[in-house]
Amino acid sequence: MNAVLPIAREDLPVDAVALARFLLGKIVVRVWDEGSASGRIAETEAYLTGDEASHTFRGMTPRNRTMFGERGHAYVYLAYGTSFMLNVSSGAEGTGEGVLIRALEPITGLDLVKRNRGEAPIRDLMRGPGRLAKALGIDRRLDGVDLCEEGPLWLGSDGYTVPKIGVSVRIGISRDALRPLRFFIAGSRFVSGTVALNAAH
DNA sequence: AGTGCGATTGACT
DNA sequence: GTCAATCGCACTA
Repeated sequence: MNAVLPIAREDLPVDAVALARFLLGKIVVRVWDEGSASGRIAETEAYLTGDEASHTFRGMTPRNRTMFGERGHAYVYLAYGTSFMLNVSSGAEGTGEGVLIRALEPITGLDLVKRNRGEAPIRDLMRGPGRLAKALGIDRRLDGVDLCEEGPLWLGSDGYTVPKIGVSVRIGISRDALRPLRFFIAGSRFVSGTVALNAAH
């Protein structure tokens, strides 16, 4: 496997849709004292300004403030009182855009991942936003972390490029539910939900 | 201060 | 396929 190198902030697309596509195939790295774990991003969703489904629709609040900050930072929140969600902030500073990471293909550190997730098929360890956060031990303490620095949580690339990107509507939202803002590695077994919708490039 | 509701998951019929 | 768990947050008053 090629070396995994951090991604410079200047290389991150500013636009949330462009970033959602760019992040497919990139790698999320989690670092603890005991070791590290990583996974390749298989599925993302874009949340935009003027988007009723976005937490930022009604403006900046204590919870969503990192979405309004500099791009490339982690926005982590608790959904349904049970599952943490990992997002990458995007957009120019002052705009509340971001990309939800919905699924990863496990790559390294599976022993540490299984400690967090318990026994589960490899395919299911990080398939779903709540599952991947649990697998990597991501909670609100990581909200605001700079993903462009090699800290406890960062984004890397090993040069892999996604051959074909699939597109569909977003999962689990009720408002602004029709726009094609979900992106995934076409054909990947590590994508959540129904995979076959709207294959496109 | 009270209320309603999720960017989900896992267990169960 | 259905459904409860669970709690922080945003909204109303």
